[in-house]
Amino acid sequence: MPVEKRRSAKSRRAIYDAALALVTEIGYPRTTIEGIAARAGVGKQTIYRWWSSKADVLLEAFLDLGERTARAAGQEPADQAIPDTGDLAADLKAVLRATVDELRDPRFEAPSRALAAEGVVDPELGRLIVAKLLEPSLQLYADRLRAAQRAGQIRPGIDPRIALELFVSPLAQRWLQHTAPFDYEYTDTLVDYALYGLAPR
Amino acid sequence: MPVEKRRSAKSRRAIYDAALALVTEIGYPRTTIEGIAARAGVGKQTIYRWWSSKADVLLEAFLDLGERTARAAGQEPADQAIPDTGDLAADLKAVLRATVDELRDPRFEAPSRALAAEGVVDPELGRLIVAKLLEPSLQLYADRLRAAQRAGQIRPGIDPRIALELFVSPLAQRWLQHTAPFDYEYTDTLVDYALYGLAPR
Amino acid sequence: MPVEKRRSAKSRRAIYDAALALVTEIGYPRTTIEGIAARAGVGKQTIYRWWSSKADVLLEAFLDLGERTARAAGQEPADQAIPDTGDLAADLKAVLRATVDELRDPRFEAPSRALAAEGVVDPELGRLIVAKLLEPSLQLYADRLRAAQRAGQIRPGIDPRIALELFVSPLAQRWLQHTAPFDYEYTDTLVDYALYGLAPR
Amino acid sequence: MPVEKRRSAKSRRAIYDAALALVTEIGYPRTTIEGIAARAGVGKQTIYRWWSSKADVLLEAFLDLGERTARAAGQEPADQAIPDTGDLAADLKAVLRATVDELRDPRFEAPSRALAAEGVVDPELGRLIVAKLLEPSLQLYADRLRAAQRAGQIRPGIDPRIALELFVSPLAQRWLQHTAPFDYEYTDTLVDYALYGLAPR
DNA sequence: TCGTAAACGAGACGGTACGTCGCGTCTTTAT
DNA sequence: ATAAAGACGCGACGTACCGTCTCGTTTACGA
Repeated sequence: MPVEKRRSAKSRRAIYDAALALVTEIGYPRTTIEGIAARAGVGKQTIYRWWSSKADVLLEAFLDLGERTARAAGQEPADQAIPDTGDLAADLKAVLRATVDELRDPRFEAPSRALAAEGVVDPELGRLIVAKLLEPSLQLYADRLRAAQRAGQIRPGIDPRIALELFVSPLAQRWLQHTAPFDYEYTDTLVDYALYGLAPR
Repeated sequence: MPVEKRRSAKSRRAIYDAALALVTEIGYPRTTIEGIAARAGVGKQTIYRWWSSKADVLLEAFLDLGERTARAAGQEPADQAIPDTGDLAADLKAVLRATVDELRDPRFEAPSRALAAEGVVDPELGRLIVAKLLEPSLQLYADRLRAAQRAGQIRPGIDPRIALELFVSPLAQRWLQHTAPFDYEYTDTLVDYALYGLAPR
Repeated sequence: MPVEKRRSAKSRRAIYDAALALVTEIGYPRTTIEGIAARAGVGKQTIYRWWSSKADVLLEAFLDLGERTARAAGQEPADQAIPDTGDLAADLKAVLRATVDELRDPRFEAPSRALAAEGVVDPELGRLIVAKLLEPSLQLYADRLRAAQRAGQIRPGIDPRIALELFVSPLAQRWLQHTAPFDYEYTDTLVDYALYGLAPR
Repeated sequence: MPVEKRRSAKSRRAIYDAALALVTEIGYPRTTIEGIAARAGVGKQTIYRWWSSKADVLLEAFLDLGERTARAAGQEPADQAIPDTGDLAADLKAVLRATVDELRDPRFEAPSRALAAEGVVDPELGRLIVAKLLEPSLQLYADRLRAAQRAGQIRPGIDPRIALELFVSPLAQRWLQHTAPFDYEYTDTLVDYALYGLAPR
C-alpha cells in the first residue's frame, strides 16, 4: 500500500476514539464530522481524505474497536468459533448469552445501533456492514449447525443459513426495537423453540 | 379535538403527499422540511405547527397511506385478521406472502425503511412506530397462534409473543438488510422450520 | 422595492459597522465575511443574501459612512459644490487641503485604500467605485473649472475633464503609494503648477 | 551568494512562467501558490523556501519579465534614458506613447495591475514596488526635466519630482481605473497642459 | 569517485475561511 | 385572521488553500 504509507497512525487512532466517544455521549445524529475533527485535534480534511462519510468513519472505528477488544481478550482474530461440546442447545444458549452481554455493553450499544440504522437507509453502507460485521459471525453459526447436522442433531434437509435466522433475527430485532425484555431467559427460549418447533411432537 | 378544529385538511393532504413522494424520489436523508413545504405549496410554519420533526410527518403520512390503502382494498380498518382455515401453516404462509408483496411495493418500501432506520436511533420515534405500526400486526399473529394453541396445533407451553418472532423477525431482518433472497419460497420455509423445529422429530 | 421591504435595517447597520471596524482594525485581507457576521451578531447567510462579496459590503458601508458623515456636518447630500470666490487657485487649494484631511482620517483611510486596491483588480467593482464614489466629486471639479473658463481664468480650448486630473491624480497617486510627503504644501504646489504650467511664461 | 548556490535555475524559471501565466489567465486572486507549484511541476516547499508570499513571487517574476523583454529589445539594462532631442514636449510625448503601448500589452497588463493593487494594501510590498519598479522610471523623467530646466525650457523654481507627476499620475490613474480613453491623443494633451498650464498666458 | 548534505517532488497534516443548505423561529404581506 | 412567503441567527456541510512538516529521490560538492 504505497498510498497509505504516509497516513498518520496517530490521527487515525484519535479519529476512531473521538468518533466512538461522541456517538456514545451525544448520539449519532448530533455527532458531526467537525465535532470528530475538533475532538481528535485533527483537520477536517484529514477525515475527508480517508473516509467518505460519517458512517464510514464509524464503521471502521467500530471494526477497529472489535479487533482491539478481541485481542485484549487474548484471542487471535482468526480462531473464533462457536464451541462444540456435543450439546447443540447448550452451545447456542451460551453464545447467545454472550451476545446479549455484548449488545448491552454501552461501548458497543450506541455505535452499533447507529450503524444498523444507517445501513438500513444507505444501501452501500448496508452491504459493507453485512459483509464486514455480520457475515463473519453468521458463518460461525452456520458452521456449528452443519456440524450438528453431521452429528444427526439437526434434520438433514434443513438449510443452516435459514435455520440460524430463527434465533439470530429475533434477538437482533428485539435489540433494535427494544420491544420486550432482552435477557438470558429470552435467548434460552428462542433456542428451544427453534430447535424443537412450535407444533406438538 | 378543538385544537385541531382550524387545521386545514387540504394542507394536510398536500403535506402527506409531498412527504411520501419526496422520500420515494430522493430518499429520506435528502428529504427536508423545506422541500416538503415547497412541494406541498405550504408555509414551513404550517408544518412546524402540527408536527415535531421530519420523522413525525413521515410517520403520520405513512399511517394515513396505510389506512387509505386498506380502505381502497375494501376493508374496514377494524376487521383485519389472519384467516383461520384450520390449517395453521397454510394460513401463516399466505399472510407472509402478502407481506412480501407489500414490502416490495415501491410506495411502501422507501418510507417504511426510513421509519425503521430512524426508529432505531430515535427512541421516542421508535416507541411510536412499534405502538402504531408494528404492534397491531403482531397482535394479529399472536391471536392466530393462540387460536392454534387452543386447537392443539401448538404446544401448550409456547409463548405466542415469542413464537411469532420465529418467522416475523427473520423476514423483517432480511428485508432491512437485503442479505438474501426475499421471496415466497423463503417465507414458506420459515414457517415450516418454525412450526416443526430444526431437530429430528 | 417590494423585495427589500423585508430587509432588516438593524442587521444592515450592524454589518456596516462591523465591516468598517474590522477593516480599520485588522486590515482588509484579514477581514473575512465570517468575521463581519460574527462581529455584527448576524448569520453569514444574511450577508450573502444581500451582498455578493466582501468588497461589495465594504463599498456600501463606505458610501453609507460618507452619507452619514456629510449629514452630520449639516449638509444636505445634494448641495455639495466647490466654492467659487472668484479666485480659482485659492478655491482649489482649499478643497484639496480638505481632501488631504479626509484621506488622513483613520476612519476613511483603511476602507478607501482597500476599495481602491480591490477596484483595480476587480473590473466590476472598479466600475462601481468610479461611478458611485469618484464620479460625483470629479463632476464638482469639472463644474468649477467650467465656471472659471467662462470667467476667462482658464483657456477656452482646455478640456475640464482632463484638466482636473493634473492635480487630482497626483494627489490620489501619492496617497495610494505614499511615495512622498502628503501635505498642504504639496497640494498648493500642485495647483500652481497645473494652472500656470511648467514652461516659462 | 553561497546560499543560493544550490538553487535550481530550472525551477525558478518554471515558477516565474507559471505565476505570470496564471495571473494572466485566471487573475491574481484566483492564482494560488498551490496552483503555481502544480503548474510549474514543483513542490510547494520550493516556493516557500525562496519567496515569502504570492505577491513576492509575482513581483520577482515581473521584474524578470521586464529584464528579459528589455534584453530581447537589444538594450542593456543600464542605458535606458528618455531621449533628449532638445524638444521637451516631443520627447515626453514619445515616451508616454511608448508607455501606453506597454501598459496595453496583455503580458504586462494583468501582473502589473495585480501588483499595483496589492501594493496599495500591503505597505511592505508597496515599498518594494515603488523602489524596484517605479522609482527607476521616475528618475529618468526627473533627469530629463532637470536637463530641460538647465536648457531654460522649464521655469527655475519648479521641482522636477512634483512636475513629473502632472503627466505620469493622470496616466497611471486612467490606466488603473479605466475611467476614460487611454490613447496617444490623451497623453499628448497631458503633456501640453502640464507644460503650458491651464490659465491664459 | 564517492559519500553526503542540500534542495527537490510530492503530498499529508492542522487549520481557517469559503459559499451553501437546512434548521426552527419570527415577521411581513396578501388574501 | 390566517396562511404563504421568506428573512433571520445558527450550525454543519464539503472544498480550497494556507503554511509546515515529513518523506524518499535527485543532484552537485568537496573530502
